Amino acid sequence: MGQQKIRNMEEFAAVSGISRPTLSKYFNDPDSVRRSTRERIETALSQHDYRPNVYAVNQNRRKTRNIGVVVPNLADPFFSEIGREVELACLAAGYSPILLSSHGNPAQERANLDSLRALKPAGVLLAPFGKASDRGAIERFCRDVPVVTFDATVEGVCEAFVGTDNFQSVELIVEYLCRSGEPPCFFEMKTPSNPNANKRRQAYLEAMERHGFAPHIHQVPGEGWNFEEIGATEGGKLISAGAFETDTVLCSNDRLAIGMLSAAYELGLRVGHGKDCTMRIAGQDDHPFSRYTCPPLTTIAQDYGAIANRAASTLFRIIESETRLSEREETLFEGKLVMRASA
Amino acid sequence: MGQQKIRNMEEFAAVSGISRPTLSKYFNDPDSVRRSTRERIETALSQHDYRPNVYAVNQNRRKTRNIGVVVPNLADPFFSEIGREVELACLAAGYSPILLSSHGNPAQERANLDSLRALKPAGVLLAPFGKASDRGAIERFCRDVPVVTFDATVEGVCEAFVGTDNFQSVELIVEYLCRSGEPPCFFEMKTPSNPNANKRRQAYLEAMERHGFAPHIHQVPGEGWNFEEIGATEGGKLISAGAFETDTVLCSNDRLAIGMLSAAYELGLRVGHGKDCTMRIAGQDDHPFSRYTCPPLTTIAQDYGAIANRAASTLFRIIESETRLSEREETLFEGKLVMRASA
DNA sequence: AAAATTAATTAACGCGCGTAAAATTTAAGT
DNA sequence: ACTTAAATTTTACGCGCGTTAATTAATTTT
Repeated sequence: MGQQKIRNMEEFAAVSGISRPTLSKYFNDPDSVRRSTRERIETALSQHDYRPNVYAVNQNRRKTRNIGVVVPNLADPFFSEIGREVELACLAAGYSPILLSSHGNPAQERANLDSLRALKPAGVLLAPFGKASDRGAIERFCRDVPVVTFDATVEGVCEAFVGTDNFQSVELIVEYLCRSGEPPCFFEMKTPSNPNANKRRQAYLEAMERHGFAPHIHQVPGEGWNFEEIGATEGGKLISAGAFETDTVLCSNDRLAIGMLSAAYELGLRVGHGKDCTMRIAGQDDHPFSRYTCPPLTTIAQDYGAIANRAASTLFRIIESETRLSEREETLFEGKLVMRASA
Repeated sequence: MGQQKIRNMEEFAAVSGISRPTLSKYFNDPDSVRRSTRERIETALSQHDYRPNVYAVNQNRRKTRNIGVVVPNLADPFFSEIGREVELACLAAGYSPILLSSHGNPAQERANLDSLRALKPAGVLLAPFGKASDRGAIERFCRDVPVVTFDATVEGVCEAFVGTDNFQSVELIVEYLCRSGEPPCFFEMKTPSNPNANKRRQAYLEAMERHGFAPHIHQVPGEGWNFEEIGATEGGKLISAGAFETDTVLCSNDRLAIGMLSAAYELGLRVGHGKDCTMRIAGQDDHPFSRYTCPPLTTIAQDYGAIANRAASTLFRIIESETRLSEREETLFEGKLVMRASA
């Protein structure tokens, strides 16, 4: 097979005995040609390994088969996991995902959208920074390209949003914590990088009020995405100082909780639900490593797979219908309580 | 600014008063035109925000400015971290990185190389699966595209390899463990996914011999990349069974160690270097979360930044020299001992 | 200021493919 | 076999840019 290299579709038309326009149709959609033709093409294909030039193809097609996937920080296992699911969903649907991380830097998010624009993607799946995002830039981008946001939303922008219902999930874990011991204090960063932080704080306040407990929010300084470090350092300080009003701490996310767990360990505290334990620590997200902390972290699990697949399929629907959605869709999946030993 | 949309270089030539070939030169290399022309172009550019069509550009250029970055598994923080560094190095040098994860699946690695080939990249930075990789496919790919491998090597293939000196680093931690307590047993998977596992086992054997101790290797069943799970389940079994000949275990990588730490915790064992501790556990890689395990994990740190930057700069050198290397370069960075509480 | 050098312009072709219109072939239906 | 509809082939143009060769303009040199 492959006696001489096929350089373009013209040459492949010659060796396969199929006209070039028909080949072009085939490569755009194999089902658009007659079965017998398709088979002839495919046998020829197996003997000559020709593939259309991507750049020439995309230059002329109005829309490419590329889908941009933008996440705020791939170094965060939450995003690498959900990014992975999204990528696979795109591949399964016959699109080419282009994964871009903003490396924890909102300016990079804008740069990513800029370079994506140049690639004329059929659509974009965007997990934005949220408040830290450049709203104007995203709005402008959404005018040109169908965008579905996931994990975090930029209020009122883009075709659709898919994420977790923070109010439901926070209520869930707050209720569990209240029923199983003392009501939780809330631990977070003063200027949170995590886009869902503000909603979670709000949800905590509402949940505590609903259950008739006084809320206690502890905001610690710290910039960036090194959440474990902040959880360990600042959380450790609060623990040592006896700053928490109850023995239970609900962290704004699992990574902060992981840091705080390590601080508690350093301080020789026994963390957990048992009677011999000094305090309880809970998180949110069900981070891939939360199962292996010591003690294993009680948390709220986001349904990574559901979020990724719904976001992707929503985008595919918009792309394939060739019309924008009449109104913005919002899908919130429920968080699930994961009871482990830490709380 | 931007009264009417510029649709192509022709139109931009019209509004800027610069001829199209000169513009083409400018976009290929801004320094190739006279300073005064460059300034005229750039002011026009700031008023009309035109950008050359990526696809049309790449169709005609012999080589693109794209650099493929292929890692075995982005869900592993080791690779997401080193992938991040590599990406940034590419951007800093004016290339466009295209990050592809093989999702723990060697077949996907081949698929990634295939789709990369279609993108005609200037070069590729590849962290291969090693033994599990399709050697033939990689060899063929390397004939067409300059490739620098990092983290793991495929013996004798590709232009250059950049990684960590496993023999140096394993020797280092073995020596430390021997000096600071009992000599270590070695814990790994029977069919390791991690590409460096075989070298590390070999290095362990040699190091133990050098220090006059009997080596003890424990290989556990388990497939895939869920290392923590395997470390916890299988490591826990070995601990409970008292299978380890000494009180010290050196794990083939940090993720296994993290799993084993959690198993030890479940079993109520005190892990660490202190006198009141039952056993010691050490890892390898200095995984981003190893600092926050309980107790914090003693390990060997790979120099992520150095590896990423060296791999990238080596590739840039090859690309820019337009000639293949006369002989295969191999750069090994030393691992650094990170003494924490676990061993 | 004239000569030599360097840079920009004009004109034109090619890249590999999408796509449209008209002509032709093939398959399906009666 | 004859009509119809569907699929394929022919022919031809266009996409946006790289690139080359010949020409003209701008800059530097002496």
